[in-house]
Amino acid sequence: MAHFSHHSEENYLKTLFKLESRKEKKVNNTALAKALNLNPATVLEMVRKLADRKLVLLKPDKAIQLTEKGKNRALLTIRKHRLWEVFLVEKMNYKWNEVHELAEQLEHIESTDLVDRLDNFLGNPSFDPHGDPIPDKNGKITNNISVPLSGCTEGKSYLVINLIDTSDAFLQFLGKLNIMPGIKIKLLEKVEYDNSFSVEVQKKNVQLSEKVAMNILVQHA
Amino acid sequence: MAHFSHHSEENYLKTLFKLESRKEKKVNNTALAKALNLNPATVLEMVRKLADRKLVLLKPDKAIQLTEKGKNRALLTIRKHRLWEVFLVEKMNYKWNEVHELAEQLEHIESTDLVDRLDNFLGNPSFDPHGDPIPDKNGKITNNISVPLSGCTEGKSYLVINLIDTSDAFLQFLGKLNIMPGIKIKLLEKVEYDNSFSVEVQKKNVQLSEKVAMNILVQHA
DNA sequence: TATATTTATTTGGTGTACCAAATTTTTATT
DNA sequence: AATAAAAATTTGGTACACCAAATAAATATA
Repeated sequence: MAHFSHHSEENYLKTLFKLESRKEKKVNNTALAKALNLNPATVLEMVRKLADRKLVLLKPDKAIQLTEKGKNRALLTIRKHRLWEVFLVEKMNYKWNEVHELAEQLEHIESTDLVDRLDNFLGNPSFDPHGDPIPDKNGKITNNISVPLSGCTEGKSYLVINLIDTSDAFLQFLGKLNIMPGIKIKLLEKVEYDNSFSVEVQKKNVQLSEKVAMNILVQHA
Repeated sequence: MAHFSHHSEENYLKTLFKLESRKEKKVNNTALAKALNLNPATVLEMVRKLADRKLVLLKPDKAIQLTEKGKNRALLTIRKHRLWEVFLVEKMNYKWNEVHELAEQLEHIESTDLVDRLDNFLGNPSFDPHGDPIPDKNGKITNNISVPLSGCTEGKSYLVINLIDTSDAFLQFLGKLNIMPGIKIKLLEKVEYDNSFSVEVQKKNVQLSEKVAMNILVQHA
């Protein structure tokens, strides 16, 4: 009856897009397999199918590269995922850390029209509850707008852009931790029970309260 | 990675429930296969798996019967389907006749919690946009509340309960067609281009305008 | 009852997406 | 260059959900 080929296809493309975005180095079969938590043999087989469908290119140096078509598909999936996350948090009253699994399911609903309506219904948000940017219907990502560190994603690195609270007390406090615009911060963990933030600044781990994190504006680095 | 077994399982159970509700006669393999538009061999194989999982019983006379467990699962799926339909119509501004395909996808999202929140968000509706009742979280269906014939389902039979417009002209008009409380009506077709309704009343086919259909209150028969 | 028809069941196959284990190829290191 | 390590690839499987066609069993009809 129904075919779910698009389901796993979307997962591959989405993951590939994310790996390519980090562009630390070329994405090879091993990296993709590890990111998808699948056997390399499986991934190789699927990647070849994706190549047949003109969604990826298999470079001579074994790099796996999204084509334009593949990138668009990936962006659509990411758009769906992030919009559903906004829906779950804003309308269904879930907390930001509870929505990933559900969004993982909802992102595979097939209908660009529905996503566009959802986008509208939610007031065309630019960021999801984790602070990640939501591609618009053309796949364009509003990037580099600074957001509070408190809304950011665990495990990602950010560049401090600005501080909301500019009181002397606050600036001195941050100064002691070496946090200031231009400095790179990695968000290690959002601690549940006291809403505090574990971050890494210049090789050192420090703990920031929610109030502090809300006053630090950062960009994706 | 993900397993979609629940997907087809839910389709079988849902269809089985609907066939059993019509209880014209026992549901056999052929009937189920025809309803699902699948090969009888496929259906037999799957029904046996469902029996292993204690979701259906295979009676000695070859009848396929839902167990309590199976019925609950079917009702949950129907609940999900109908609530998503309400969502699509009320919040996403789709028309009632555009939502079936999408709801067919959304009904397979796995999370009873999400459905319950959705139910709440939508104001705990008792009927979907087609006029079909929505099971509550315990699987209970609010039945026998009369609804306008205009919101009913093609192919189903209804009992006329009441008339909204009680003007003489309307009653006389209906009288000529033998439509009155207590009479049984089968909704044959909702005609798209003029929003009229093809119905069968006492073996005769008649055409009702939308205005007329909106003024006839019926119950599921 | 014998025959025809319908329904159930079996058999052998398909495509998708996955895996483990063995092998080959590539890359790095000594 | 020789060897060790890592990555790519091949091979032979699995489970799920489907199908067409053949056969068996049950039911209906002449």
